Amino acid sequence: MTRAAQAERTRAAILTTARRLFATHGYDATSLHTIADEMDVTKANVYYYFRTKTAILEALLDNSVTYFDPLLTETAQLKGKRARAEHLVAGFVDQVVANRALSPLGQTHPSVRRNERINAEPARLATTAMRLLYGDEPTDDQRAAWFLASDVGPVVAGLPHLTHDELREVLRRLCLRVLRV
Amino acid sequence: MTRAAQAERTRAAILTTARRLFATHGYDATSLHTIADEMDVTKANVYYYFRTKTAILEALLDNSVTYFDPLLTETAQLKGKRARAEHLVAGFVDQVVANRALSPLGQTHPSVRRNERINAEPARLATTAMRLLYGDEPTDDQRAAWFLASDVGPVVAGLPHLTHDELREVLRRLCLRVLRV
DNA sequence: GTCTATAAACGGATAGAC
DNA sequence: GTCTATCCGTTTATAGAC
Repeated sequence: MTRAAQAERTRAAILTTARRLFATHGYDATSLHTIADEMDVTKANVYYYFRTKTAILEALLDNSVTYFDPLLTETAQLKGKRARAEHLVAGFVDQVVANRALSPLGQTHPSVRRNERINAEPARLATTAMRLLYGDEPTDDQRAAWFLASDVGPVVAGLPHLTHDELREVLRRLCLRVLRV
Repeated sequence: MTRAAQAERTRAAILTTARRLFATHGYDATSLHTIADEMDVTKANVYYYFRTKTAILEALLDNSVTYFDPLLTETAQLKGKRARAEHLVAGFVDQVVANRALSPLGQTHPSVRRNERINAEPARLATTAMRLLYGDEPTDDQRAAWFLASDVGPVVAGLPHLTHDELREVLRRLCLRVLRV
């Protein structure tokens, strides 16, 4: 394996491992030592790829943004609130299920919320999504519905026995019911 | 003031302050030094009342259990799933709104979930509540609805501009809609 | 009941060898 | 690209004076 390929491998492994541990134990309760140990490298090696712990979190959120941006663009091209809700929910749920064992790192997480810079992009995406579903001036009930539906982590955690397909269907029905106020 | 009264005062202040800071910054990101500073005492004094940081978290969760236990008992005496859902939601939402600035410390929180002993009681309450609403064998959709509705923290955080009364009404409507599957 | 002082361990981060 | 060794601030927790 070339050195460049090895580098890409390690970098990706750090992100995967970090994401899993952040989701399980929380960002603050996960030390770089733990991340490194889990993938059988040293802490110093992790620092070779990410200058700070925060940088790892930022990289993870960038991945989310990269996924949701095109989804929102597609959704905007559909006509009718019903069709938009269905497309948006389907895309959202697919990503949640795909990262099931990892669980999503939502805007809710204190580690995300307290960093202005990290928080900016996800907040922008949330605003855009609400516009698509509810127009320029969502009611408080609509905004509440959005905040609830975008945080399905506890639901995923509560239903570990479902297959991926079952979970996907449950989440789709649930989110659509919540969002169509 | 007697010494006993002073003790009760300080103990209560620790819990109030800790709860606020845990909710804002997360359990792990809140140090005992910060808690102590916020209430103008020393860290050592906090340790006089609670042997460990975990003990503070346990005490906070005990408070929640103490609140929800009678609520579930009342609910069980009502006939009809609709009436039960309304009573349960009303009581739940009242507690959420009353602790609004503090925000609820749900089972979701990693700090709670990772401690088997801490986690046991809230999990029991959840099971009881689901039985009351959905009978002995809830469907996956029903269980999913419960998990989502019991974690309204993000909704509270997202609607800071509402008055208490407004927030209460929004949450009641939202939870009822989610739970009545 | 509250304080000062300190122990002991941990966490993020860097220097420099290989 | 990965490692060993180390620095330094912070954190949990305790000992002992008042």
